Amino acid sequence: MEHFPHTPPNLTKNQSMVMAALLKANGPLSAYTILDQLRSKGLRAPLQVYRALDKLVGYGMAHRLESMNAFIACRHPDGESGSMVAFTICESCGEVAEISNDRFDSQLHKLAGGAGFNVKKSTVELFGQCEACA
Amino acid sequence: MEHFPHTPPNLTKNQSMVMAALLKANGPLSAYTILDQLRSKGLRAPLQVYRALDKLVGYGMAHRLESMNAFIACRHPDGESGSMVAFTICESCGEVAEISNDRFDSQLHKLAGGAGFNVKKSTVELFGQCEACA
DNA sequence: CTGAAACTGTTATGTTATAACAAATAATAA
DNA sequence: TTATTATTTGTTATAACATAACAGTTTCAG
Ligand SMILES: [Zn+2]
Ligand SMILES: [Zn+2]
Ligand SMILES: [Zn+2]
Ligand SMILES: [Zn+2]
Repeated sequence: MEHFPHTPPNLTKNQSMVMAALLKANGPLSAYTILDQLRSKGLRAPLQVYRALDKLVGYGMAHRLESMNAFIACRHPDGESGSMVAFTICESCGEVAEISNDRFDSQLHKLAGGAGFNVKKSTVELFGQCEACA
Repeated sequence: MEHFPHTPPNLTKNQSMVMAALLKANGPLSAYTILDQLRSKGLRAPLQVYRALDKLVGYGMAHRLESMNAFIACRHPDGESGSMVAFTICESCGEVAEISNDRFDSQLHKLAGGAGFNVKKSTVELFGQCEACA
């Protein structure tokens, strides 16, 4: 399961459908919302969506927002350069944006390292007001 | 709903029982695990636990771990000084630790601010290896 | 072709969280 | 005190999110 900037994988039928739904949405979708949108295209069961989502997340083409139980297409042009990504979630308009920043990545490692912890993966979700809503 | 270092609230019966369960656990518990532990003490329904947890989290006495759908007692001596807290979650032994750091707090604000976002609340959960397991 | 690996479809079930309503309790103020 | 208000509680039912288990199909390297 490589990262797609290096080897954009050939998606299977279900994976393509789910990815298309995420890209069209332009915002986070729950697995069940995706399922409802794809019933007309033949999907019938949650597992069909969850399995596709697992792969897409593994490829780095989509992200899971833990605090929302939802998924969003990766908007970073070539996937993430580092491994750490943060999301901003506007509490007014619901807009979700993705931030990837090498300096922040190292700050995060340093923070954890100071506590003797070796970070492999992170979930950073920030709530507040986006520029338009502030 | 003030923060408890300033005004330690008098907890209600259910809130006290749930808080006691969290403190005893010394690690994250799901709402349903708490419920099972407190059935012998008279609790019967998930809502009784969720309602207590909502209050405890509001008071700053407990935290919700979004990535685990679980709750943990706040171990910070007097609650958090700043508003931002990070958790480290060891993928080997399951240990969860709480980090509160003013510098990181400001770095997080700066990161978001650079994208025109005004952060009010954050979820930071870091996965990897704790010192003992590394 | 053939076998291994990945993907798919399906049913059933497990887990997490909230809606809606009624009753009891506690805090406040006249 | 007593009426008023707000909070907490109890209960049933249901919604929302996620995975187990099994069988069948497709893909593709050797
Ligand atoms: Zn991304
Ligand atoms: Zn907004
Ligand atoms: Zn804390
Ligand atoms: Zn460990």
